[in-house]
Amino acid sequence: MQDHAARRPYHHGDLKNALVLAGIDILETDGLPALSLRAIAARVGVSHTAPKNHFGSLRGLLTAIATEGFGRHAAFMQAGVSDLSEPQARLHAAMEGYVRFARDHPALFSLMFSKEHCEMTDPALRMASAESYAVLAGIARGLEWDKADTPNAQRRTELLLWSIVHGYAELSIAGFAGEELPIAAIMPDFRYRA
Amino acid sequence: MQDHAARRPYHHGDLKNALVLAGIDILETDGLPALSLRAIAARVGVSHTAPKNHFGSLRGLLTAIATEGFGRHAAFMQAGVSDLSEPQARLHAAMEGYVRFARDHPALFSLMFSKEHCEMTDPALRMASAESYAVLAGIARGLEWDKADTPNAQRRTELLLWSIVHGYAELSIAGFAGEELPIAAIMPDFRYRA
DNA sequence: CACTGTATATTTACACTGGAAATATATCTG
DNA sequence: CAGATATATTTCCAGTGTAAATATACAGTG
Repeated sequence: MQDHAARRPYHHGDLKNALVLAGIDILETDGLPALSLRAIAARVGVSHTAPKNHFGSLRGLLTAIATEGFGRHAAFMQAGVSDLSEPQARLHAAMEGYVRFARDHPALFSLMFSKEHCEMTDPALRMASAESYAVLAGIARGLEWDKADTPNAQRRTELLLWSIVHGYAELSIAGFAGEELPIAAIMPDFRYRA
Repeated sequence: MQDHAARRPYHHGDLKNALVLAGIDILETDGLPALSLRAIAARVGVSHTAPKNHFGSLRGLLTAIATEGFGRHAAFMQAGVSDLSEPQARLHAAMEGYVRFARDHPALFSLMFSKEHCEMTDPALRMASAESYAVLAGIARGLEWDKADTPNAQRRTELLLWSIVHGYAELSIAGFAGEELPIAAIMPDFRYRA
């Protein structure tokens, strides 16, 4: 058994996490195109082939970065919701958090949904994105809309909400949404069951 | 004045268009990562620096490809709508066309909205994307919803529709939408003014 | 026709990329 | 201590986009 905190098992100690954090750093400051294997490794102070042991390839590292992104994304949404009680307000707050995360971290957000860069079938990534989805779905529970009697109504409602907020986020990032309206400004009026 | 059809003014003749078409070809068969300057040029049979004269850089060429993509995208939507008269059916048909284009041409669609690859401020691109938007907006005209009396109600309605359809398309491509439901399955029930 | 200017395309060179393979080093296990 | 294993480096390679100098084809003019 070893020291728990000051544990530095191998050469670097915690290279795996360090690489992910360095990647996010680069993403925030210089954007997706700057996110090269060599740039990430250099920031941590290791050779550009060091990541291979932990992630297999650049694609693996990017997938890990996206996974961390989903974690932060979920937390971002939760944060704005926790002190609200009214259902509609909670819904709008979560969706506003979704959009604001995309606007504040456009490069990371783009990466998170990029089939080009990430392995979308990766179990860890799926798990993380599911958590993000669960925040929205949890709040949407009890929501009522026109097609409440169709099969899988709940799932379809969640999918609609997710489409709205994700589409608005993407369009906003790409520069097609014009002035940055809050999501509540375009949301239809859903009703909750008493 | 020269021959109109067999016109071959310069070395190649119509390199600009040929490059765009070759790019789309590669996009369809091998996806975005394969879309290199050298690959596109090789397919047309010119050196990899030839595109520079017409597009300045790879980014310029990709922007032109995306512009062509928007043209096809608009046509795709129009096609399914033209023989319908009922407003709601027309709306759903246009949106279904939007999503189907994304599913049938995922690489091209991704490129069209990628700030990473395209110059989103490019006038030709803006013009082309505006045409695509206009198809949806045109059909949405007369649509009535909850906030019809708020300022810019029409614009907000369009933005909502665009967000829904675009978000659903993106999620579908990325593999997050599960089974490929038609867009009508998740659409709320808008009403038209008599 | 020849001459000139310009648009078009090629050649060459360069800095950069990710990945493969062989090597070195640190840590763990016995 | 010795052997095995996980970790990281070094070196090399094929590939990328771009810049600069060069070559070629065309258009317009005398």
